[in-house]
Amino acid sequence: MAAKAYQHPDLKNVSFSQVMQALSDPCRISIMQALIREQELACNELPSDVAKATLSHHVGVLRDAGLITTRVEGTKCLNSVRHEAFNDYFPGLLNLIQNSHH
Amino acid sequence: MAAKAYQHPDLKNVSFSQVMQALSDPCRISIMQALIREQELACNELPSDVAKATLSHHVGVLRDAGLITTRVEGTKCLNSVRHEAFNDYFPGLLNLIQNSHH
DNA sequence: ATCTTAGTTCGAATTTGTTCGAACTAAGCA
DNA sequence: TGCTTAGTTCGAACAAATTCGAACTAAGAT
Repeated sequence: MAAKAYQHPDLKNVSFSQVMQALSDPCRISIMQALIREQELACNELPSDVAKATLSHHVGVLRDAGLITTRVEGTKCLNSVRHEAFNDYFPGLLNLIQNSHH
Repeated sequence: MAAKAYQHPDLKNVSFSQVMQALSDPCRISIMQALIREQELACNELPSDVAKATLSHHVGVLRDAGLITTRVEGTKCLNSVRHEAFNDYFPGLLNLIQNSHH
C-alpha cells in the first residue's frame, strides 16, 4: 500500500462518546502523543508493540473519531493530528492528551 | 441499601485511558451532565433508561475513574462531581462533558 | 518483471464491556 | 416485627473491542 480512499469524517457527526472511546486505549494515546510531538508520522514510525494489523486498526479508530488525518505519499501513509477537531470541537483535549502519563 | 464502604480511588492512580473509558458511554455522559447541573443526586434521580443493576454498574465505573463521589444518606446514596479530579488532574474536561451533545 | 516496503482486509480467537433478572442487604417507617 | 425504599452483587447472556496471522494490494526500486 497505500493508495486508499482514506475517509475523514465530518467532525459535526462525531460524538463525544466516540472520541472518548477512541482515547480509551493506551496504545492509541501513545500514537496521539507521538503525533503531537512529531507533526507527521507514517504508520511504521508510530510507537507500537502490537502487530501491523492491530496498529492499522488503531490508526483507523483515531481517524474515524476525527482525531487524525492521513495522507498518502508513495508507499507510506502519513498521519497527523487533526487540529480543527481540537480547536473547534474539543478545546483543551489535546493538552490533556499531551500531558497524560502512564 | 445503602451503607456500603464506597471506595474512592486516589486520583494519582487513575490513568487517562481509564477516564476516557469511563466517558465512552452515552449513558454515563448523561449521568455526568445531570450531576453538573444538579450538584447532588441519588442514583434513582439520575437520568436512565436502563435497569437498576445497570445504572448501579455505570455509577460504579464513574466512581472508579475518580469522576464522582458517593456519600450515604439514609437509604440513598448521593452522587456528585468530584471537582478535584477536574480541577487538578483533567482541567477542561468537565467543560467538554458539559457542552457535549448527542 | 520481480522484489521490497508499507499498509489494508479478512476471519477467527480471545477479552472486555453491557445488560438484565433475581436474590440480597441495610435503613427507615408503620 | 414486617414492609418499603434504595441500592448492591451475582451469574449468565449478549455485544463490542482487541489482537493476530495470513493473504492481499499498490507504489517504488532493481
